[in-house]
Parts: sequence; C-alpha cells; structure tokens
Amino acid sequence: MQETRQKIIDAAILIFNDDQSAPLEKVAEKAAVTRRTLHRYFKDRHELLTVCSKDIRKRCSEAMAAALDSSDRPLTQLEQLLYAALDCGAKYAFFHKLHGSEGHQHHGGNDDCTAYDTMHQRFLRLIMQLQDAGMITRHVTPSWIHAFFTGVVNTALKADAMGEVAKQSQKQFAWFSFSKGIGV
Amino acid sequence: MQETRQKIIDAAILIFNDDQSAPLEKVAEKAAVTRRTLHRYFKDRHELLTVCSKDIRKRCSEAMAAALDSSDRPLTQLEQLLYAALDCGAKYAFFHKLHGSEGHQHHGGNDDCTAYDTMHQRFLRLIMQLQDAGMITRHVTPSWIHAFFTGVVNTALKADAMGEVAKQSQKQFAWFSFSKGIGV
DNA sequence: TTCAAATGTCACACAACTGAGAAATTAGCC
DNA sequence: GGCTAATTTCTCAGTTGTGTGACATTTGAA
Repeated sequence: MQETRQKIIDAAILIFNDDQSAPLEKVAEKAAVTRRTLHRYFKDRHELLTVCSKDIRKRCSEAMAAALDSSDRPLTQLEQLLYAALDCGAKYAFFHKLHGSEGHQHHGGNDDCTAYDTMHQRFLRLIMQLQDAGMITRHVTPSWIHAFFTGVVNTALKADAMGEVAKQSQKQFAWFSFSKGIGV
Repeated sequence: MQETRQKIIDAAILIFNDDQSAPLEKVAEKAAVTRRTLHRYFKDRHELLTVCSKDIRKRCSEAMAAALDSSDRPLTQLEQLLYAALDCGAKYAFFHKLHGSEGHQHHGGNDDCTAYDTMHQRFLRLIMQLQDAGMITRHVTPSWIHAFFTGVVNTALKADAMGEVAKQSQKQFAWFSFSKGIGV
C-alpha cells in the first residue's frame, strides 16, 4: 500500500512545519504508523525531509501554475493564486519555510530552489504588472506584497487550525484583507 | 552579572520561536555562552521556557497597554498597538505561538494565560468599538482581524529577517496593509 | 483458505542531548 | 596586585532519539 508513504509525508509536513527538530516518533504517531514502518519507507530524517520538499514543490507549483493559467485578467490570477495557496495549506507554508531557513543555500542545481525561484519571479512580475496598470498601490513594494501574501495565507491557516473563523468565510476574508491590503 | 540571564532568555526566545525542540546548545551559542552557564541560570529546558513565557508576557503586556493608553482615538490606539507589537518583535510572535500550541491548556491559574486573555479581550473590544463606529469594515469578523493583526506582525518580522524590505519602510508598509486590510 | 506483502513488536547498538560536579580561568573591583 | 564572583573547560552518567535486524502478526487478494 503506497498510500502509507503519502500519509507519512503529509504527517511530516504538518509536524516539521512547526517543529523542525521534532522526533520522528511524533511524525509516525501523526501518521498512525510505527517508527519502524516510517524507517522502511525513508532511510533517515534527511531523506524524509528531501521527499517532503519534493512533494511540496510538485503540489504547490502545479496549483500555482493552474491558478495563473485560469484567467487572463491579472487581478483574477492573483485571486486564484491566493485560493490555490490556501488549498495547498500547510504545504505552501512549509514551502516558504524551507527556503527561508538559515542554513538554506540557493543554488541552481537544486530543483526545489529553481521551482521556488520561478514561482517567486512570476509572482513579482504579476505584481509589477498590476502596479504598472495602476490596479494596485505603489505605496508598498513587490517584495512586501510577496511577504504579505504568504502572511495572509499563514493567517488563514492558523485561523483555521484554531477554529476561530468559519471554514466557508476563510477564503473570502483572506481575499478581502489581502486585496485591500495591497490597495486594490 | 544578571545581564547574562537576560541574554540567555532573549536567545531562547529567538531560537525556540522557530524550533521548539532545538538543542539547548543552540540557545547557548546564540547567547554567546556555554551550555554549562545556561544550566546554572536555568535548571532545565522547562524552567527556561517558563521564564521566557513570563518575560514575554511582561514586556508585551506593558508595550500593548502603553500603546492603548497613548491616545483616546481608537484608530490611533490600533496603529500604536501594531507598532508596539512590531517593536516587541519575536517576543510578540512567540507570545502567540505559546498560546496557540497543541499541548496548551487555558486555565485561570496560569498568569500568562490571564495576561493573554486580557490583552485579547481588550483587542476585540477595540475592534468592535471601531466597527460600531463604522470606522472599519463589518465584512470580516473581530476574530479574523485579530488573526490578521498577528499575521501582519509576523509578515513584517519575516520580511525584516530576510532583509527584503528596508527597515524604515517596515512599519509604514505594515500599517498600510493592515489598516486597508480591515477596511479603514 | 492460503499465501505474500505490509506492518507491528521487541531487542539492540549507537549517537545526540541533558544535567551536574570540580577545577581552571577570566573579569570586575577594592 | 589580590580577592571574589562569574564563567569556562573538562568530565561523566543518565536519558532520549535514531537506525536496523529478526520475527510475529495482520491484511488483502487470489
């Protein structure tokens, strides 16, 4: 059963997302599996992390690309991007965490880095395009908007986890605050 | 020298903020101190965490209270609250993380919880007051605004850590995005 | 039912982290 | 300079996490 593998990956993403150094026992527990089984699928901690990273890259990149392709209107693209990120959930958050951690070195040979950078560039271009068209404010920089974007995603994820905001309002609130926050 | 103690606490907040299970060696290293010295000030990991929690509570509560007292205009109070949170930096983020973690149980006997809840209540009241006055939108709930507030703080902290946004623009951007994002 | 693959249980060796004692070293102060 | 307290260095035992082997148990499909 290959679904066990995915179950472990998903658990690892959840656990490592808020505790990088968490013992593998916790991951196994979250995946409802023995540590021994976890080790059957993944040689060691490092391999598990690598696989998580690749899994995330694949899923996030696809979702983001689909969002961008879903429309010709830049503002709609941006809105769909936000929804896609929210759907990716913890994966999107972890994607950024991986590339923002201290020990991380960007280099071309790493596919994950390439995927991240590509996405990042497309995002920045979209933002600059919107600014040029006067559809969003120029008071804040594209860099800030990018940080703000992931910040709103994280906010929605946390609000969801805390159960403080109704599920169906989540996306609506997120888009309201994000779009207004960049001066749409 | 009692400043060593504070140095360790500050280092612990920084380290534990993005890796709860980080070895104490990392904390000691960040504080430019030996692990042995750390153990002289704090019996064990748990005591260090407890002290961090108290330190954070004290500093954040004071800063927030001062911000609220700095003006009579609700909107100015909110703006000052944001700046205070940004000044508290990682401490503010950790404050929330501590109270949002899984194993955490809210109970009256815990001073930290009380302080957190008090602050939380004052924040929500301020928001509802602004909504009643029609100064901010009603499209989003006070709960969402609270989550959004800490989200913006985290965004600014991250942007600062990544060096992507000029220091002096930080607060300005944060307030712009936050205020617009709640429909000011 | 039967067989094979997947998973669990137990046991082990090893590495890393933790907490503490004792002596050597450093820093501030009179 | 000498004294005192803080800190470092070195040490070590105890605990926890890691990775693996051997074998039992469960599961699912033929």
